[in-house]
Amino acid sequence: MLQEDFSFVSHDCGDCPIRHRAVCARCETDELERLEEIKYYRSFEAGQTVVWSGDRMDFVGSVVSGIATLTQTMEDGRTQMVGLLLPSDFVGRPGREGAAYDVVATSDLVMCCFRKKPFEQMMETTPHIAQRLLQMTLDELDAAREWMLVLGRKTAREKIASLLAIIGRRDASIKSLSMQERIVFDLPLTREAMADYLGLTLETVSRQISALKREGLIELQGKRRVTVPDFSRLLEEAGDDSDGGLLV
Amino acid sequence: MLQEDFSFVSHDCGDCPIRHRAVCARCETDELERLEEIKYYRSFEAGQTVVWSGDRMDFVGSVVSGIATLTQTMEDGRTQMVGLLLPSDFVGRPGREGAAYDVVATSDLVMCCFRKKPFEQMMETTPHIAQRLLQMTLDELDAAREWMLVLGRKTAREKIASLLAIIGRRDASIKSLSMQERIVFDLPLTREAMADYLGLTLETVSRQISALKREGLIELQGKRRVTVPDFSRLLEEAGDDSDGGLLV
DNA sequence: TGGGAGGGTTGATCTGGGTCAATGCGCCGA
DNA sequence: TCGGCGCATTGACCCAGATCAACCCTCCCA
Repeated sequence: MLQEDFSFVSHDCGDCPIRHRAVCARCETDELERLEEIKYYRSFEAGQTVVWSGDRMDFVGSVVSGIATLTQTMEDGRTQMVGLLLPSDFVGRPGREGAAYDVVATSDLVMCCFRKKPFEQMMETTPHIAQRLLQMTLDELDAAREWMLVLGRKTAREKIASLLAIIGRRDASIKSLSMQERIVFDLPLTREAMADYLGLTLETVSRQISALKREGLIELQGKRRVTVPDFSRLLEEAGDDSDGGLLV
Repeated sequence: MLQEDFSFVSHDCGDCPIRHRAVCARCETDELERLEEIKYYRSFEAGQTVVWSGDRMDFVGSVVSGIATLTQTMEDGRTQMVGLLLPSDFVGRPGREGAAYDVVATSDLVMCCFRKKPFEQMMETTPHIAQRLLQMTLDELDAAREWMLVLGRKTAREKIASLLAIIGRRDASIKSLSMQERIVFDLPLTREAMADYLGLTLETVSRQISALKREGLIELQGKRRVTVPDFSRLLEEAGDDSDGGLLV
């Protein structure tokens, strides 16, 4: 039970299938027990807003199940997604008052939260928590900057391929997938959400997905289930030299 | 002397004209002395590369004077700037082996560096350093995400206005400038570098700057010196509701 | 059992910004 | 004093992706 609830805290720093571990608490120590005291769960329905940008946010936590998005909106309604939260991802800004972005549940969502004040106090007394959070934040910064390249310089086709690659990689048991393997996964986002992520319109997203399908780079079962017969070919389309940016 | 060399470490956490302080070492304590032992300076000429992406980077540090840029490059040569380093900004990734981006001196540059290993050791023994770095990294993450909105959703005109606003705000004694004030500053970037930052071509940058000038939103003395007669009007053009994103 | 809402696709047309190319303007070194 | 080089501007043209609009599918509920 502990293990599952604290998926983001309960793993040692070694090799771990869960990408974001907020705190390496060296499982089973009394730190975990202290966390137990200040934790609680929150559930959201698809479409519900977790916090609005600027709102006071008095917790930190992690996604247990479901998907949430971080978005920014201009007053005229243009929106840009700036992050995607998948299970085990951390949310929250220790030391900050308000939320910086709208956090919206894209599917039904369960979060495991910790009250911020006591969590911050724990940070003071347990130095490796701050160090762990620093590592995680550096990961997110890398992902955000990787995304800046996507947004600023890639074509629509490359953007779509990049997004599929990221979701596919992350979904399909991240580690050690051989690049030529056949990969199947579900898109956790509507075409519109994908467009908001990629700085495109939903029509362009739809057209480009159709094009990739027509050319055999991907196959579709229904609207959401995607099969990638040759992952390395997809990476080429993404213009990705690196092994692909992690996405927050 | 200490004060100046350690501009990024030597200020208390209170109100401070220097935006990025890596460490609040509560001036004059022995922590500063320990930093003194592991510090050294490096100078670079305009155009020189500080580190290449992927290279081993065995130091952290801060910019003393001059400007540097963080850029990512695709194999076909397309480049995207992902950060701008101005005096007092921190560079480096404690706990990471390699550099994640190319760091290039845009002007003559002096950096105050600390050897990474001992710096990391200090982090372990001095908890508030990690906490300070976490705050800084959160700032950079905010800036990066703000920039994602600029790259993904703003028009060329808005992008230029956003960049001018950010540089102007930061240059012209950041704090408490009344928004209607007349502001003068120098662009630290060529048109091409601006284009790389904004995800545009240099021709578009040039045209949009000319347009803003034609319409009286800005005045130019030479190519680089910019006068903004009414800052709030510039912010409007930037489509900026917020008080404007900080730029890393 | 039917209609309507939410998501998705596709077509026709328009346009912002990219591309290519010529020209201008200091500044520096011979 | 004259190139020449690096940076910037401007013009002409083009195209990727936005916009506007029609239509499809499927699930749900009256």
